[in-house]
Amino acid sequence: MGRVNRDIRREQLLEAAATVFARKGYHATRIAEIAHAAGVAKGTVYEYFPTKEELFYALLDSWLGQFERELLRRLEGIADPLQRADVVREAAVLFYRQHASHAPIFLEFWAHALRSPDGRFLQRIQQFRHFLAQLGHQLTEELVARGIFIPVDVPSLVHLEAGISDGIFLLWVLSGRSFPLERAYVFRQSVLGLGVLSDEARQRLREKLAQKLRKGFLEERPSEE
Amino acid sequence: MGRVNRDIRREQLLEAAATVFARKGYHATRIAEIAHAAGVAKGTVYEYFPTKEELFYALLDSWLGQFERELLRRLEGIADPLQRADVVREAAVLFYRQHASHAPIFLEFWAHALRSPDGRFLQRIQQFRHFLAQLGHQLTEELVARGIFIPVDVPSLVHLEAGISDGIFLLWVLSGRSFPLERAYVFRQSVLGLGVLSDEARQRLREKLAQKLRKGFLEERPSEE
Amino acid sequence: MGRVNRDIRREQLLEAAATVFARKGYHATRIAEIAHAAGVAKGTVYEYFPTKEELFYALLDSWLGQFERELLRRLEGIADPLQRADVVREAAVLFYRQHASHAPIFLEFWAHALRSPDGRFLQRIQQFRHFLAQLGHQLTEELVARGIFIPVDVPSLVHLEAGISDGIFLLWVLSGRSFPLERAYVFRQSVLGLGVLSDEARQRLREKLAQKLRKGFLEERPSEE
Amino acid sequence: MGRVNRDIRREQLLEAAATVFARKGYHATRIAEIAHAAGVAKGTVYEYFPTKEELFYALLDSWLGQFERELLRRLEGIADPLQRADVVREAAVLFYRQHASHAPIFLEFWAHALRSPDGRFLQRIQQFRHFLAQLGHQLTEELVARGIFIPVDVPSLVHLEAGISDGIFLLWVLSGRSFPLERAYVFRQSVLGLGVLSDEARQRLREKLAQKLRKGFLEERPSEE
DNA sequence: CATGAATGAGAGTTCATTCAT
DNA sequence: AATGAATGAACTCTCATTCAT
Repeated sequence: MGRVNRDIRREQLLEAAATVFARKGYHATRIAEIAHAAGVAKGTVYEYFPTKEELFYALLDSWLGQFERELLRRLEGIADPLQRADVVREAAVLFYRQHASHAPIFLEFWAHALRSPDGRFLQRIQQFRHFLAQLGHQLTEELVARGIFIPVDVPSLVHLEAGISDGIFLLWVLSGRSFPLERAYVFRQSVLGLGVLSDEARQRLREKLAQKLRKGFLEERPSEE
Repeated sequence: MGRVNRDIRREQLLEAAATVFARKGYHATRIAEIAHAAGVAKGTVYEYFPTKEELFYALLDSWLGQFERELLRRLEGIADPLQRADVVREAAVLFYRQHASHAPIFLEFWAHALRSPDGRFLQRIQQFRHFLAQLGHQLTEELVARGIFIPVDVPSLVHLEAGISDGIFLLWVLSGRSFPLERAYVFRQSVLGLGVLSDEARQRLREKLAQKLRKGFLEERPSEE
Repeated sequence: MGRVNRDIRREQLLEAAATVFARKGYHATRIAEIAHAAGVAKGTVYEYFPTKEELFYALLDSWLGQFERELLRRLEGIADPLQRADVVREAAVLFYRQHASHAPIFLEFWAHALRSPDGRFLQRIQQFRHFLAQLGHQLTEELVARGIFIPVDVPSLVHLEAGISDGIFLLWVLSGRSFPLERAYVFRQSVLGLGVLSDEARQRLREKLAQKLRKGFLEERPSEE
Repeated sequence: MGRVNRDIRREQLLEAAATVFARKGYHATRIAEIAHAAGVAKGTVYEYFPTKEELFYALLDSWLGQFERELLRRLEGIADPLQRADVVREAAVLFYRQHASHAPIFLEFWAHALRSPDGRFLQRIQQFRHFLAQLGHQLTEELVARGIFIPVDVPSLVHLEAGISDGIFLLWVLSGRSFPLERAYVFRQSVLGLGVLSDEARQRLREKLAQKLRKGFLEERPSEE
């Protein structure tokens, strides 16, 4: 294997790691297999990542950072809270779609964060959640302030939304990705929307949302991958 | 440690396993540590469970089976769908409360189900979800039929509810169990309720639910344990 | 399992041990399996034999002793050396035939005798060989003295005969007992006979032995079991 | 221990394995001890042989293959059947002499072949026997055809010879290698020779063979090692 | 930079043996 | 006498990590 730019090689390794970690899980993954998948020798992996766990962490950090940056980029210049909500949902769906085959790895991240004495995994995940929560807060506060949402405890609602997102994702992964993730997110938004919209806003959106509720998100298509 | 009844010893071992698996995660758990926690020698564990994975599976099966049986017991003779919904929620909360300190282990089960070539874990989890989904179906169909809920794609809503429950649980676990799980479930029910209740039902419950939304579920108490 | 006479139980255990040792080999044999085959519990084996190796030794001793006693019984009152030779051969064949399905165990005894730091196995086997060698000596000396055999170094010939017997047995076992052991022993006797018979004796037996040589011992029958 | 050529390291390991297996037997041999004897770490053994049994098999295969190749090399260009018989005997004796201290290991191979559910050991041994039997057939057929041997069932005689060879070897090993193996083989040849030689050939060789019979093979020297 | 042979601590598992009942 | 639950020493094999080349 020829010499390539250090950053490129690093990316190759992360990609290979993602593939293998996703298929086997963290513990069943052998460094040798990652090296093989990346087309390099075992020792080379250690030129880029000092330990297996560090590599795993680098992958988490890489993905979350990527998503954070992408989301900020997309939100630039968009002020309307409803539009912003859509942008967040779209970015999330796009991200998951890109990493669909790696989805199981997120369960590994979560489990690892809980079990590892090294707090970094948990911290990084909480930092990410905090990042999303902040966006959620601004957004929800504004919707309440504008009278689009009824009065609600914003932190609770934001937490709930985060939980729901992860829950749907979990469901999606454990069901073998048997339904279109995006439609599930939209469905969720419709149910929640009907729940917290003010009477005035509800009147406007009622029919559209009700239709979505009747339609559901479980399609004939087995997967959206 | 003296001789005890075989079933009791088995329970002791499952309990010890739960404790250690929850604290360390599946892979970091050493059989010797489980044995030690149960007050027996390493070899004794193997008198009851042929492999570490079998022990892990026995734990999953024991818990889910326990919950299934308990829930059926509680639902006996209760016909009203709203009451049934409450019973389900209460049973779930009670179950989680009983196993609060073991909560992280569910992430392990999920991750394991996805990574293990042995399909049993995934199957058992899906069987459990199916069990809950059936209850949810009956219940939701009836609520729609009675005009309490607006028309909605029942399977989708049931799926969504399941996802939300797991999502809240996940949130709860990853946040270090920093909020009262029960209140979060109630809060969820209020939001969803407002979303799918028919106009007529909404009028009746409106104030009560709106108040719950304003209150939220994030308490001063950092944990309910 | 009811109580039985101690000696009978001991025999049952030896028999069960023989079966399992023969099928699995010494090391792959589990005490539990012997107990099971004998219809008793694991602990019971230890009431009769203090260790696994002791049980193995008891089996060797039982078999060799049995053969020694039986052979002496059969030789009683028989003086003619040629007849005595036949009796020895018959007894050996009968013994092997009785234990045909246990045959592989002899390889285990031999291997064990060589590897065990405990010299007892080797000693017992050598004692048995010595017993046979003594009979062979007397017999051969007499045949030489009577001029039936040509002058020959008797110890060497006796050794050779012993080696040949074991060799044929080994061949028989490793070939899956694919030929009639008895005929092979007779064939051997014919070849050796022609080799060491004096001219005078040869003339008498020539045609009979030559015929046996032409016939061989490899039959259509795949086994004599 | 520094890096060495892969083939050389493999040979070192086989040699170390031979030594330890011969001294302790297959089961009592610890991989760690083989590694130690070869001057490497435990893990290194597994870089070359995936399991202990595979290593054991590799040893069997290496020895038998070595002998087969060496024998074919020595027989090249030799046509006279009596000479060929001598070459075979010499090669066998030389081989055993080289591996004298490893002799007990052959008993392990035999026992292992019978007890292992993996048929490879038995197959390899039978393949080796077949190789020798083929040589024996050609040779004996020719001796009969030329009238040097009396008419005899060739397959039986070849089998008998093989059995005798192994039997003498077994005797030699179990007696602690207490006599010169080569002389025993020669002695055997003399006895068999006298048994199957035609009258004409016997007249020529009679005195020489008879002398060998009188001399025997049990020497004052306790061992030829 | 890249390699892959070498390392060795450490894991799950086995099973002969013990002994309370 | 018979049992079988309990024991724990000991084993094979794994694999992250190192480092000489």
